[in-house]
Amino acid sequence: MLSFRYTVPMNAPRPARVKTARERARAELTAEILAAARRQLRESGAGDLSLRSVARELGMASSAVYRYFASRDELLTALIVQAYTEIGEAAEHADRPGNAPGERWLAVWRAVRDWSVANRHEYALIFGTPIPGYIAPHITIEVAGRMPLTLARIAADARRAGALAPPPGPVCPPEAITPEMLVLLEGDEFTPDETARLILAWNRLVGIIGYELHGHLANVTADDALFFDHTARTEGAHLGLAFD
Amino acid sequence: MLSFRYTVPMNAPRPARVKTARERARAELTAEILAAARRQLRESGAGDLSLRSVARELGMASSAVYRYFASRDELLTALIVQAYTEIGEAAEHADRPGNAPGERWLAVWRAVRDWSVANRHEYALIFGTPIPGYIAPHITIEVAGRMPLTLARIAADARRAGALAPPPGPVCPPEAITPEMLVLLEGDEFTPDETARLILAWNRLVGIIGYELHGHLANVTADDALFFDHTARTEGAHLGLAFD
DNA sequence: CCGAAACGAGAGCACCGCTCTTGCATTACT
DNA sequence: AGTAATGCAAGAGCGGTGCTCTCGTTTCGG
Repeated sequence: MLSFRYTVPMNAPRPARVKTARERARAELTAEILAAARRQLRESGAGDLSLRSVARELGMASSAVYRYFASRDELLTALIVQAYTEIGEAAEHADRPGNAPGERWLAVWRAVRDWSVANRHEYALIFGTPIPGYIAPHITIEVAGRMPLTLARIAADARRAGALAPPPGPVCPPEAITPEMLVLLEGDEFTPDETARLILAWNRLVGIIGYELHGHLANVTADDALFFDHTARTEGAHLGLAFD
Repeated sequence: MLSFRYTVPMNAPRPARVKTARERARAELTAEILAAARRQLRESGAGDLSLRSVARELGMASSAVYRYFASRDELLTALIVQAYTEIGEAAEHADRPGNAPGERWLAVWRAVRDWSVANRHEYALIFGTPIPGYIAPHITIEVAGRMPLTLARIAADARRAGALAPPPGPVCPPEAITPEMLVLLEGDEFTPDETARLILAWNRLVGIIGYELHGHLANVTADDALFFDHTARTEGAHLGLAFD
């Protein structure tokens, strides 16, 4: 399942000539299919995305699309990778390492929210209900880390500057956290409790946006942007960052 | 849309006789259809649930099902109401008003998690990605409140007992919260900031369970139950409850 | 230059939600 | 009690889906 069976193998022997005409055409068509799928995802959501309709939009037979994506799931996987990449880049580009940790934190949170409200179906694709029977390929788990790692870097910088002062509260038992999670950033080791606070912050960022996008805050919050900023500050303060 | 068009109107004039044979048969078959749909939801998720397959399971023509549920959306709505009711009852039944607030809080959180892991597809149905094109009918918004209201009651009781002491942190601006949210429980008025903390706790409960169920904690937490308990305590402490 | 590989199109299979018609059983009304 | 209205189950059918297979064509590499 999810075999990418028609795609070029990673370790195929490369010919002397860089690209044959066929390879160029293939790469172009693959990109066009992905673009059409993204277009349909944007306006109708993942549920309404069909291989046949993107084939129609591109004026080709539906069976021809299977030369480029072995299944609908594979097409969705490509869109998932795209979404993870974009939200990761949004976070990274919003971060200004020179600024104060609190400012950086708020800027990154806002950037992630902005991307999410502008790409709600893409957000749902990566943070909503998993597609039934769908198992995330290995490719996704790497790119999925870019956004939370941006948050971790801010905390690490604050920590190195002696500006990370988590307020008192229940202490997370170390055995609750995976060992490899404790070496999240090379050279900046967090305590298990700090790591737990980071995980919770990441979970909060995704969760509060989901609540907003999925309508759970409909009659609850009067000003979503204001409440989001408050949430960002609350979570940042819980991690030990200073604001204002 | 979602008109329940074949169902008996609420305010129809009731005949002298309580139930005709036809009405009994109708009620029974409706329940059977719902049960079959729930069965299929349990094992395959909402995406794979089809009216035709429940019809097959019940040995009837697919068109006959439409006499009882006007559409697939309507069948899903019934399942959503069922799920909201069950998670609300799980929370309510786990609450022991005589116990200390911290104990009550933890018990309710655990009950909600237990129900969710035992009914992951039902959880996804109410807290996951909304069905495309689907708008929650009015019926759902009332029953959806039972679970969060259980949390609010614990906070209200603690507050009345003078045992609600929220730790310092960013204060939520009052205009971020809807006015009707501030009179959440009659007679127990929370401050806007307390209300915000309650909203965040509710969001956390749903969000952390979603992370666990959807695999986002896969290589992150080593002991999900332990981390969940820590999360419950953290969120309870942030609300101002005392633990241990 | 020629065989192998890649490709596009079409037909086809099994499924889906939903509608409409038809014939029968039950109910309600006179 | 007879009749008209209603409820109901079944079947055919429409347009859609993912996916497979075949077949003729094009392109590439040895």
